Amino acid sequence: MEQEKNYDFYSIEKKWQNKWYSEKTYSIEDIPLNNVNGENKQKFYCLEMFPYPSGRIHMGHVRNYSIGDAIARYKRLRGCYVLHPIGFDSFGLPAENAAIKNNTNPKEWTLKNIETMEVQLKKLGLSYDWDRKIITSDSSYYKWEQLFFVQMYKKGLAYKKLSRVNWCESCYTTLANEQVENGKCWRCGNEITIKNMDQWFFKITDYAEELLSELDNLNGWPEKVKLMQKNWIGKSEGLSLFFKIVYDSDDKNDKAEEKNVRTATNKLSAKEKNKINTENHLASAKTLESTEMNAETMHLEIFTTRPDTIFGATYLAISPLHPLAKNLLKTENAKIKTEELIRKSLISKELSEKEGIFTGSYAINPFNKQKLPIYIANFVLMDYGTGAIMSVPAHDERDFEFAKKYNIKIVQVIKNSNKKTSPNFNEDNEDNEDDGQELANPFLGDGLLINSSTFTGLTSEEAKKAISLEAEKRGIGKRVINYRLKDWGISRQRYWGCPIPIVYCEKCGTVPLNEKALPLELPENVTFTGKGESPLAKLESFINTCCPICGGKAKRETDTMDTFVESSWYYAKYTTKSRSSSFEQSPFDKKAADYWLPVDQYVGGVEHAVMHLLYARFFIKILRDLGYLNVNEPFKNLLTQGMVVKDGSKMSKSKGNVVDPDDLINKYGSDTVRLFSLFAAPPEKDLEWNDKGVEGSYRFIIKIYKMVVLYEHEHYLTNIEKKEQTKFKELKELPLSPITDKNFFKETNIELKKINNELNVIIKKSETEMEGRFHFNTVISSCMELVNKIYEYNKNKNQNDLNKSGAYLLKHILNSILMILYPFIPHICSECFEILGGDKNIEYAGWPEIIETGYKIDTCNIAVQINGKLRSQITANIDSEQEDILNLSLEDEKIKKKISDISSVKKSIYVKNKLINIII
RNA sequence: GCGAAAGUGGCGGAAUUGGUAUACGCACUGGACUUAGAAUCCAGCGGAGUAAUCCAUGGGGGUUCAAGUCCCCCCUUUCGCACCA
Repeated sequence: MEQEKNYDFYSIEKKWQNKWYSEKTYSIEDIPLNNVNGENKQKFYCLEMFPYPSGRIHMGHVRNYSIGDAIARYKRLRGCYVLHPIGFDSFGLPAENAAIKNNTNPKEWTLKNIETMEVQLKKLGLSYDWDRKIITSDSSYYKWEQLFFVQMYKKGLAYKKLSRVNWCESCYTTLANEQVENGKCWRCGNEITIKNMDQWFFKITDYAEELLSELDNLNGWPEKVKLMQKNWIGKSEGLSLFFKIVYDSDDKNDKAEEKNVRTATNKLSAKEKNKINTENHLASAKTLESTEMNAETMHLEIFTTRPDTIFGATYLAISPLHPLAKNLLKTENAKIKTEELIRKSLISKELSEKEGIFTGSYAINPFNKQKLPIYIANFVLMDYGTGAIMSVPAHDERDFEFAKKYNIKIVQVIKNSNKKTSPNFNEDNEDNEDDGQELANPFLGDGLLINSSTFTGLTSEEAKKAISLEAEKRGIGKRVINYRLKDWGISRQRYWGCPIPIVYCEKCGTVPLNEKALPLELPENVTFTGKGESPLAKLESFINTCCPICGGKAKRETDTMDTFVESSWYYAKYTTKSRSSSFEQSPFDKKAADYWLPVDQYVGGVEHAVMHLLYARFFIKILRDLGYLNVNEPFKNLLTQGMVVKDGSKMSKSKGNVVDPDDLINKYGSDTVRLFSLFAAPPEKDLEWNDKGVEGSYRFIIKIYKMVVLYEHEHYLTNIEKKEQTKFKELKELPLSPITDKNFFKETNIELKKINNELNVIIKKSETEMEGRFHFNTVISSCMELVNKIYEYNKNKNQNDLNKSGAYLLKHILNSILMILYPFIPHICSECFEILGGDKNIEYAGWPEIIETGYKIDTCNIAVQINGKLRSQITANIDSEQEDILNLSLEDEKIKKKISDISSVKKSIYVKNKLINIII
């Protein structure tokens, strides 16, 4: 008998999975028919980051999807209408690399992997609506992406430009800035080099301000991720300022010059100028040829966030790639050195030491008319601000370091207004304010202006404003906002990605495909060499085409899109069932998208904190502005889970510490694997994998199963009298809804009532955990405690405890534990729920309700401290007054030893029902 | 260098609001069952001490009747950014 009742996870899990998938338990309609059935369910969109189909699922997936599934299942128990979809992010390099290595077809390789992983995911028993599956490499998906591209192109949100881009020599493709980590490729770790290439960009910078300011509204996001995005966007406010360049024998009238600048600034916005600068240098940087002299070349535009330090500027520094570099260089020697700096900065962005060259030219500080030397300096970035800076060594670390190295004057113009609050303040400087003696360290903080003409005496803050206004008034500067964020470079010189729907016509130039002509299918008859350019670039049948406008000869764009584009909008696609896609005019039903979005809970790894999560936020704004939906942010709440590690480091083949989920599922069943991955650590922390720990989770599941079977065994299978059997049959038919009649529990065993009281605490605690803190490990451990107590009870109980109300209460407790644990271990809980006579699937049973049995604990344990140290514990009536507790404490043996005389008690502090601290 | 988070038994971790630190699990030790092992069950398990007690939440100060929790300084680790003017 006992043998037959062993926990057969294989059959149990198979049974329930078959039921779920054949009955489509988790498939839902796009928009619920609210109120039709008298229901008015709240919607809940639960989403985990979809996987790249690399071949097999790994522990990271198991953890990610166990977390998401726990939330989705919990929300269903609470009566929500839950959208919980899954798909595959199936464009990407591994497919292509596999093609090169094993001579396979990327599409076949990918589809085979998807098939395998789908089986694996189903084996985990995840509650997905598989009817909504997305495969991004399918043209039914990417055709919409091409449509977005065309529409973005028409609005100027997608554009092509020649630019310095990050190139990975191992992946043979370019990378976006976000995809470069410490100068290395985010995928393969190869050193990045810089190339000049024609590239497609998405104008994410147009949305910089919105992307930044909306972060404040994302209350459900971890602060850490918001901060990372904020830093990445890198907003800074400052002044762009023109310095007149003094070429040979240059002595023009200043007033006339300012007029000249004013016309120049009016003609071009700072942004446009920026663009010109960037493009110019690319065309000419290598040759160092001078450009023609005009208002543009007569002035140097710099950007500073510290206009208040203008009087302390002692030199200007420009990037080696600055378009004016060649105009400014006076000697052959300087030109040669500059060529060297250019060469270096084109190879890598890494910088070992600050290097610079004096150009031989000077510029005039518009505020004090001082002649400042212009340097070419390798630490000045061409692609930030204007590529030129005013250097104030007294108040900037980098300028200071450079000035020291090249013996340039250092002039202090800010002094500390409050010595104590600024740690940077250098005592020695105080007396030397006026004699220009050099500082030992730059003073970086805000303070009071000195040596600054009419601005002397102002605070930094006042001076920033006053000096900026003055510059604007004189037409020599403009207050500007700069962002660190660059436009998103989406061109990839690879095959396995979404083709960019653009052709280049000899007559009409760059032309987007007609929207009706989409999709532009990725050709399949390609050969992979793994060398040089993309296979598409060599495929004549693909390249040669006709112009959509004039019908003449044209060539196709051969770059494909960054695969982060697909993952930027998939969550929106899920909102509409794919069955309607055959006749759809739009990627998704606007009503459905507006109903479901934003995603209520998004779960995924922190590694996507800037890349994917920023792109997705950008893209939903694009979709909004293209009229596809009416939502501002894609993800309302975000949970970033930690990595799964083993022996202290990330699982990897090279370290040989990989654990295959399949092996574990075969050995213990998926409930065990899921339980351990939720129990071993709170979700946001790294999870240390421990094979022995898994066995502990397995034991716990067996314990639950046995407990339920034992209950059944006692009530139906033992040789109790027939009369008794009928009695318990009645019991089986008792409603699940709680019995409110407290008289019913009059005869109930007190231990059971105690357990019920504890259950009630756990129900409440679980609710708060499941609603946002997500520390599943504590919910599970509470249940373990309760299960242990039930075992304890079972061990000690006697025959009389098996009365009707006791049996009912025990059943209620068991059912409640099953419901609380169901989101984590759905198979075994479904099975046990059925064994206990649940007439519906547990997913429709709702959340456990609290039963008051009329039993209230009337005593409590009070900790007794003397001078803050725990000395004893006493049992007292609940809600006792301080005086009673004090007296009771003084009667305690241990306390008596310490306090013989009540008069020595100075005072006592009492925390009701918890603790008393006696001060002597 | 800048920014952020974290540091609790042999290990993963609990203590959500300042109120009995070490819940729960793993490992370990002893015992029962067994020819033996596995499994299971029972008992123990922060350190020192026979005990009374004392010491323990990275280290040092502080606030408080009371600090893992709050404040200041320092150390270590992890993550992010790295010349962004």
